[in-house]
Amino acid sequence: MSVTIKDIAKHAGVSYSTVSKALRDSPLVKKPTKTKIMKIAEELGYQPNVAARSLVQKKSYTIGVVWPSVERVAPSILITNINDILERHSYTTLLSINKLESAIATFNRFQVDAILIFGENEDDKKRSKIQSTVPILYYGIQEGSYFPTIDVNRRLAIKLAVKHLKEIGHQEIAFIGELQTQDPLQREKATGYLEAMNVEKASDLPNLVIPTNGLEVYDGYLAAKSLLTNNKHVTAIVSGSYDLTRGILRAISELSLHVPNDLSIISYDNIPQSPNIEIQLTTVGVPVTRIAQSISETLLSIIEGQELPESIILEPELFITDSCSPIRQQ
Amino acid sequence: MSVTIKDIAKHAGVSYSTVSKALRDSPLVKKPTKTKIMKIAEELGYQPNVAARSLVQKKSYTIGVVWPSVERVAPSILITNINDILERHSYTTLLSINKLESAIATFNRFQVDAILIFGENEDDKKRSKIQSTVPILYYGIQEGSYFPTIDVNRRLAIKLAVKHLKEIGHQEIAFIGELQTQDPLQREKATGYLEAMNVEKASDLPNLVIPTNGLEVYDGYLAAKSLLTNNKHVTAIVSGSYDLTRGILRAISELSLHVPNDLSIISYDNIPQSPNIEIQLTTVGVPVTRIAQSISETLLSIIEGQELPESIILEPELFITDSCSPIRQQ
DNA sequence: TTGTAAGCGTTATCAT
DNA sequence: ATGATAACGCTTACAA
Repeated sequence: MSVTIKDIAKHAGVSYSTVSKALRDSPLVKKPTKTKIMKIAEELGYQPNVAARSLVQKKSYTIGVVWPSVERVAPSILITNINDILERHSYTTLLSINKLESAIATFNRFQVDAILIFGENEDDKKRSKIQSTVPILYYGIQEGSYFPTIDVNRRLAIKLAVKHLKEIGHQEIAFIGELQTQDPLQREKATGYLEAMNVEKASDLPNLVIPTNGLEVYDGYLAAKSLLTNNKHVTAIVSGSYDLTRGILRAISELSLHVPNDLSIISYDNIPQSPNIEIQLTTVGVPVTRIAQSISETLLSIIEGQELPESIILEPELFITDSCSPIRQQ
Repeated sequence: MSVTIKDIAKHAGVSYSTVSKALRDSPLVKKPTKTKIMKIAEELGYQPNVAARSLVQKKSYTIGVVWPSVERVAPSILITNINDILERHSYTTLLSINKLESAIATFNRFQVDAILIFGENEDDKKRSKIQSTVPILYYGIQEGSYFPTIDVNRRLAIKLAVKHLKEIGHQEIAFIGELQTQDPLQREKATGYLEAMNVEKASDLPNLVIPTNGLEVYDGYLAAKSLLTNNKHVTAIVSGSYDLTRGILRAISELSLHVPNDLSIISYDNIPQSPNIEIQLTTVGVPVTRIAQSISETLLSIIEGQELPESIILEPELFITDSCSPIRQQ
């Protein structure tokens, strides 16, 4: 049986409402009694009952996160960041790995203060029928969503990368990424590349667009091997993800090529780079900290009843470092 | 503002206590009224308030899962399985990605019915000071835990693999896995290998124990490449994880070797194999479904107040298939 | 400055 | 078969 404020009240010889005030650090209670009560609460290992509080306050200081994929690294780091920020604002995050509908129903029963959905597939955002008393924020592809959405402009990110490479003289710029996929996030990147290269479809640049079968290190390795052995004119590679890039770098070093002298590389990336990579990478994307900040702020303002913006698109930045150099005019 | 049973009562022209009974499908209320009430609840989009119920019932039908690592594939699949089983028993799982102490505190405030900890590091289980009214079950290394623990016998798993290979005539049996690691789960596997090979330490078999820098596909690939180019006598490989095995298979095929004719392979594995792998693998381990079943059952019986066993160790099985063949006597 | 009491949405125990 | 009511643990006017 757990400790309640009544238990504390008995021990302290005060009424339980005084205890309640003391614990919430109300100015209506004297310092000495306050500290005495605090101490007793501590000793008894008191934990406030969320159910009781949220019943009367109609507020649970909890944010529900719909997390249908517990496996990807990038969103993992993102949710960790968000969690940290919200914690500082004394909110707790709770994740559900159930399907969208059922997760939302659960969170409604729990009366969480807001729901954050990590978008997985196109269908998610289209479910207009979903009922929720609790306000919802959606993180994923913006287009056509029925929920207020925060999105990262992946298309522009890759475009920036290609443009930068063109500006410093590159022409044979390859793209390595997932192409034949249902994942709209990946498709956006490919589209960005094609637009920046001024072509319609991937088949217009058969020697420069190398589709992968996944986003793992090994997929990048295979793609780069195939690219570099079949096409000797490539001077730059744009990579669709950090893991792919790691594989690409392995392939490059196996072929005794050098970055950036023989090849320039720009990697799409949100997450902070692990330092054990061989070279300081030029990256393009929205830093995870900025995404986390933006999502957290929006969540908080939604909770405070602010009229929520229909959609927020975060614009990417290019972080130019060693892995990228101007092409020597021949 | 969300719909309550009082709202439903008004619409139905009955008292709210009748509504409560009807919704819980009590035999104390007539069919017609019951269906009428159900229908209205449906129409109004009623969701029961967990806070209110758990306050009076002292039961939330919720299990809190401490999930410090939101990134690994194997535990992801496990928690998904557990979630499914518990759902069938009308329990909801909620994950917290906070640190152990703070996650447990949160779940206590939420009055969840039980807490499941996914063990990450050695320290976790040693924290005897942790206060929790809610019963806790720990999944991870059993040894020295202060919580009731469910563990998988990884050491025996690898031993079984080595023994089987020996029985069918192999002698030069290599092990590829993570060695210099803090992760006790990985260390157990290496220990199992060393014990089965009757040696003290890894350095006693320098040509057969190949440590990796991680558990990714590429790590397996690199290790196998190095193993097979430096040691021509190897006839069998035991792999510490499924992803490593995928890399090992790549390396083998690049060297134009054939499984199982040139090399037998046994892979440690819990998760069901993805069908797109080239060969049906001989695996050893406890199937994830059995782990999930065992954890769920234990959780449920803990909740029902059963005296909980101090620790449960799940024993591995060997699944022999194509990737493993007897050695030809020379 | 402290105590009293009402009420949050639900279940459960009594009456009716 | 249905309704009235107390209780769960807490916050918050309001009274003292």
